[in-house]
Parts: sequence; C-alpha cells; structure tokens
Amino acid sequence: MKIKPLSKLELEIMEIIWEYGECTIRDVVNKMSKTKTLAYTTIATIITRLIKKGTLKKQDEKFSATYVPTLSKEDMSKTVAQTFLTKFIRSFGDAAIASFAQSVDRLPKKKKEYFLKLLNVYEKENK
Amino acid sequence: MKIKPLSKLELEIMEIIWEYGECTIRDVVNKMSKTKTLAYTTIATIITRLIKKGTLKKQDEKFSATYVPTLSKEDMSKTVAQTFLTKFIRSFGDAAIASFAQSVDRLPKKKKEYFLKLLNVYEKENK
DNA sequence: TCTATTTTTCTACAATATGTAGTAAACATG
DNA sequence: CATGTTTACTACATATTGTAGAAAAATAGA
Repeated sequence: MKIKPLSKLELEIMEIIWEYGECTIRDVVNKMSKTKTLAYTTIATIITRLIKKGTLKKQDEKFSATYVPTLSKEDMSKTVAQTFLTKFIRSFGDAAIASFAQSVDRLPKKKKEYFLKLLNVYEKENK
Repeated sequence: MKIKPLSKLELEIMEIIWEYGECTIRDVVNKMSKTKTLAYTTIATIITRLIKKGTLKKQDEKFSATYVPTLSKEDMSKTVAQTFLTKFIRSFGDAAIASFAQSVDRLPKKKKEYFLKLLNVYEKENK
C-alpha cells in the first residue's frame, strides 16, 4: 500500500498518537494545546484526512472513538526514507549519492556513528 | 539563500538546462518535445517560476535570451539532501537514521559501494 | 520599410493540498 | 429532557502545479 506524504500538521498529530498508542480526538486536542490551540473540529478534520491517507484507523465504533496508527513510526520512517531516496536518485543520479554521503558525514558525531554502526551490521548480515 | 523545492516539471526543465549549460526557451521546448509536447508559453511560464524560485537566471537581456542555472546540479542536490535529512530527522529522530541506513543498504551494489567509498573518504579527510 | 514570425509578459484557470473552522445531527449523562 | 460532547459534512482562503491564451514588443525577411 502506498503511503501519501503527510503535511506538517498531519505529522504533528501522528506524533502524538504514536506517542500514546491510541487517542480520542479530545486526547489529541489536549496534548496539542500545549503548543498551539486549534479548534476541536480542526483536529477532527485532520484525523479524517489521516484516515483517508491510510496512516490512522478508527479502532472502535464507540461514541468517543479512539484512533490508532496503521504503521509504527519506524515503519513510516522507512517508507518515507525509501520513497525519498528513490525519487532523489532518479532526479540527481550519482550526485544524489554523493550529496547524501556528505549530509551523513555532517551529522552530529553520535548520529553518524549510529548510522555507520547500522550499516556495518547490515554488511555482516548480508554476507 | 533558501532554495524552494521544485516540482516535477520544473525539475525536468532544470535537467535540460543543466545538461546544456544555457538555453533559450526555444531550446528547452525543442529538447523537451522528444518526451512530451507543451506549448512554448508553458515552458516560458515555468522558466519564470524557476527564476522566482532562484534556481535560474536570465543571462543576457537580448531578445532571445538565454537562461542559466544559479546552482550546479551537484549543489542543488546537496541542498535537497541536506534539507530533507534535517527535516526527516527532526520528525523521526533516530528512527530516521535507521531507516536511512536500511535504504542505503538496499541500494544497488554499485551505488552502495560508491556511497561507502565516499564516506570513507570523508572519514579520512576529517581525521 | 512593411509584414509575418517569434519572443516576452501578463493573466487565467482548473485541480490539489493545506490550515482552519462552522453547522447540524447524533449521542450521552445528570 | 436539557445540555454538553462527538461526529460528519461542508466551507473557504491560500498556495502550488500544470497548462496555455492574448497582447505587446521585437526581429527578420521580402
């Protein structure tokens, strides 16, 4: 199944639901209100859109229903990375690879090491 | 200076101009016509937008002007990679790193090796 | 020089995405 | 039942994208 890209606000809401595992609309409104105040119906709209985009589903048909992600944050992250990289390489070819290497290189030390470690792991596994 | 993201069509046109170094609108129309046929004014519109987005500039004020990129394909590629990675990590944290490692790992062998080679180069340089 | 052709500049317009929320209907709870 | 909450629909402005026509400006060829 194809994952549609999420907008900034949509992602913000997904973040909250990932964090809590499942949420009612009211829950999201409350968690969000720390940063910005949006009308209840605004959140409801976004949640509907997320369902249409396939990243959330209604867990029950109760009155005050809860919503859960259809994908873990990790899986979503993989899809996003994969989609980006594919398009990016299609557009920029080898320059894409080089740019990417440079960006990775410029990551904070910790993150870079983590990245390299993961790659080494994969290396061994695939051998 | 901030680079605005390019749409599919805009990128297609940039590709052509990068390939030839500089082009008139007519040039672009001709090169493009092999794939799809768009009205001259359509190309002109896109070129205007590319100028507004800062990726192209008018090279001369002659009647049939030529347009040149303000950035090399490589530089554009770097910016795109950097921008994406930054946002992506902001959204997905360490999961982002892991996802990327996985995506890189799944690259065709040649590309993956190239990537690793570049990273090693950077490694040494920074030591 | 006059006219046909080309180029440039403006303006337009439909389709989609996004942030934002109101209204009305359905439902629950004291 | 009355009142508050939730849901489903609809709305609407703004921005982006693909698409191009009309009019004005400039040139090139007879």
